[in-house]
Amino acid sequence: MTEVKEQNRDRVARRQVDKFAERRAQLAVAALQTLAELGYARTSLRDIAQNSEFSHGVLHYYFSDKFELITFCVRQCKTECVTHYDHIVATARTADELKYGFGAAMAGTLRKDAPMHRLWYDLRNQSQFEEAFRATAREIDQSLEDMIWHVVTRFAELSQTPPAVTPALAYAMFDGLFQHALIKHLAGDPAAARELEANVPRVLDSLFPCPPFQAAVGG
Amino acid sequence: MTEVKEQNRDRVARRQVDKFAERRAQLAVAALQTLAELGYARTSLRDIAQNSEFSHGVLHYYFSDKFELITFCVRQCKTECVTHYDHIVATARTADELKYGFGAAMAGTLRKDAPMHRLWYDLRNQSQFEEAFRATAREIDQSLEDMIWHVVTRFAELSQTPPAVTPALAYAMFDGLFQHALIKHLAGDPAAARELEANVPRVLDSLFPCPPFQAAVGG
DNA sequence: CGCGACACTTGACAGTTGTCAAGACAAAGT
DNA sequence: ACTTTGTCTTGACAACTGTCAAGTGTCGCG
Repeated sequence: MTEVKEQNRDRVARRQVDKFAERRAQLAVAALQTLAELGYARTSLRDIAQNSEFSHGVLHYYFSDKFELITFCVRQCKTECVTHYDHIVATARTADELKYGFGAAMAGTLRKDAPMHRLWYDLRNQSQFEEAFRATAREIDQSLEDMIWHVVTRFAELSQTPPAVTPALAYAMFDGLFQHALIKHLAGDPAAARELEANVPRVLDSLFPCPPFQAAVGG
Repeated sequence: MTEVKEQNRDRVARRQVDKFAERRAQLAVAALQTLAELGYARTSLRDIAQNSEFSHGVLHYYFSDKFELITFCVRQCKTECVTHYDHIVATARTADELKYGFGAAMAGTLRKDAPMHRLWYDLRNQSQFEEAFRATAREIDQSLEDMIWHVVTRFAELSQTPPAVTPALAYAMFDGLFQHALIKHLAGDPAAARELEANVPRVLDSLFPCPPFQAAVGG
């Protein structure tokens, strides 16, 4: 009998954990939306609560801190983001297909998720001043670098050429490219995404030794 | 007699204008120092005043707004910054000299002015959310792009090769490179500046068609 | 000397912020 | 039916913010 009771208690506990995690995720969505719109510096907990269907007190029921709330929801949003190019990497059968697919995917997320990317840059910047964000920002930055390097190494396989750069340099290039495209896009430049799509393949090529040089050495 | 009086008044007025501008610059230095240390989101006008030798009320005597104060001092700081590579551009006699001098200068300012650059990225980001900063940030960004393009075109002259990229793309590349070096540098990585110095020449080269390819076409 | 302009300080204002304690309410368990 | 537990609201707190009005001292000019 006590066993049944304990099983019940477990089931209840699990259900509660699920509901707890669910509500956290729900509040994180509201937080993400508010932060992406207003930016870190202008977003208060009351703003976030107002974008949800709850009152401002509930945030301290589900999160210990303003910092925990923000890091939680930015991490949640970026773990989705880093899988964005997995499909094209997995399905591309030629180097060209990967190259142009990569550019198209990047332009796509620029168009679709611009405010979210803007928030990510805001938070990475904030982490340069606020110790509480540093670990999370560093972690996400690393996973983004891995994501880019994943694309680059797959491209190297398909084109049978080893990359001429480090993972860090490759990430710095694409990140710079994307950030400037984002700024232009948000400034209302309708050509920003198109230009990004055109530039990504060029930059990707530039990370490898030039083909004629290869040929000269190889021959 | 009235003429003398008016001349006097002019002299006095001019002296006052000078002193006014001087004090503004002085307060801007204090503001810059505070902002570079704490970041925009955590800096209040009282913090800034505390870093000067005046009380907090004086800021509204010399600046109409918090925004005017911040835009004023960031602009002041960046007009200095954009002249940073003028010397190497003017004195370099060969493409290699410019290339490596550019890398050394970039690594130099990374080491010397890291908190100031961090502030600039903070403010450019803030301008994505705060309309009041947008114009100034856009203006400075443009002048930085011009500065990079100045280096690139001079390099093109010296190496007698036309660049294969647009000014915007060149800026995006170097800005990405520098920003990531800055993050690493501020995270305490002692190799960050050295790596930046090594990468700048490579990236600069990558903005031009490959020499062997050139030769193949030319011959 | 006295007057007025200037430079600066002080103190207060209204609003906002993160945080948290006290309580309301409903559902579940006993 | 009573208690417990989890969930959420309300209202308050102290601290902090940008802003500004009133006041103080100082200096140069007539």
